[in-house]
Amino acid sequence: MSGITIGKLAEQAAVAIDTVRYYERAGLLPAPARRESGYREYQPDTVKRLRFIRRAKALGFSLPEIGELLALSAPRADVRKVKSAAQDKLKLLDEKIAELTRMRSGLQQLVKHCPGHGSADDCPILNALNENV
Amino acid sequence: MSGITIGKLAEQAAVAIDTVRYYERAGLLPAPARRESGYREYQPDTVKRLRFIRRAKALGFSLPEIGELLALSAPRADVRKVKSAAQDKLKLLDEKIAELTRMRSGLQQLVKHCPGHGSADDCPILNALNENV
DNA sequence: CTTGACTCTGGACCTTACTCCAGGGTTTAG
DNA sequence: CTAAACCCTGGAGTAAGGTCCAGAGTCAAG
Repeated sequence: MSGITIGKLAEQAAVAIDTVRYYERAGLLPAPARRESGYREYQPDTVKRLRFIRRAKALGFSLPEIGELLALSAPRADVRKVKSAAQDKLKLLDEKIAELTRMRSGLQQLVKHCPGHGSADDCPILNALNENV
Repeated sequence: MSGITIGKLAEQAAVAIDTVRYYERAGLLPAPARRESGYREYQPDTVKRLRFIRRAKALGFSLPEIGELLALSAPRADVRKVKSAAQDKLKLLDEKIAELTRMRSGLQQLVKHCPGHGSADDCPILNALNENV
């Protein structure tokens, strides 16, 4: 049973075909098996990997950073390094979450206290969003 | 009492001078007062605004999106629009936080269960990080 | 009152992350 | 068996977000 073509892969992961080839060049996707014709042949779980990349990007990770995150899942990685790298990434994630949470509570205050009418001068957004830097 | 120069501003906000001018062109910073010489003169609270931009960028917001976030704090904004825009952004923030939290728990599992030695095949990272898409 | 550090504008240039050909084979539905 | 739909490579082009530079004026410490 052979894998899926690049077209199917791209469609299922909701990215462009060119993007898949670009990620391969960038080292985010391993070079897949090829048919005799030269067509790339992917295993279905590559879809997950692509989706992960997509989500990580939306969260502000650069492609090299995503590469590091993905490297943590490499079966042959040095286990000690994996663990410490994972702890580093964990810290980074915590910081991002804390940052977003701070922004969120600022906005929450606004939505809560903003009457939805009257003078905008009463809106505590500037304080909520900016003061707690 | 006059404001600070672009150099001081950039230094305090830890961004490049050119970046400050770029943000002005991009509409993220209001055009500041000018001395007779043409030198830009900033109020100290602009530092906060710049830092906010920096942090928002790190969280995956584009400059236009950041512009929208900042617009929420404009004193003359339409209050009703402000409120509904804020609610939209709140939702977006919630989604980002949820996403990061999911990634975080995946990593957490790895760090918790990874022995830190032995075969990496035992590491549940791939599952933790990828399966729950 | 000079000299070294700053700032101005306008425009060219750079990196990241794609995106889009051209020219040429491959697959597959009918 | 053929036409529409795919896929290949290599390379050029694009958008976002800066970054750098030239040529010229301004500021401030000594």
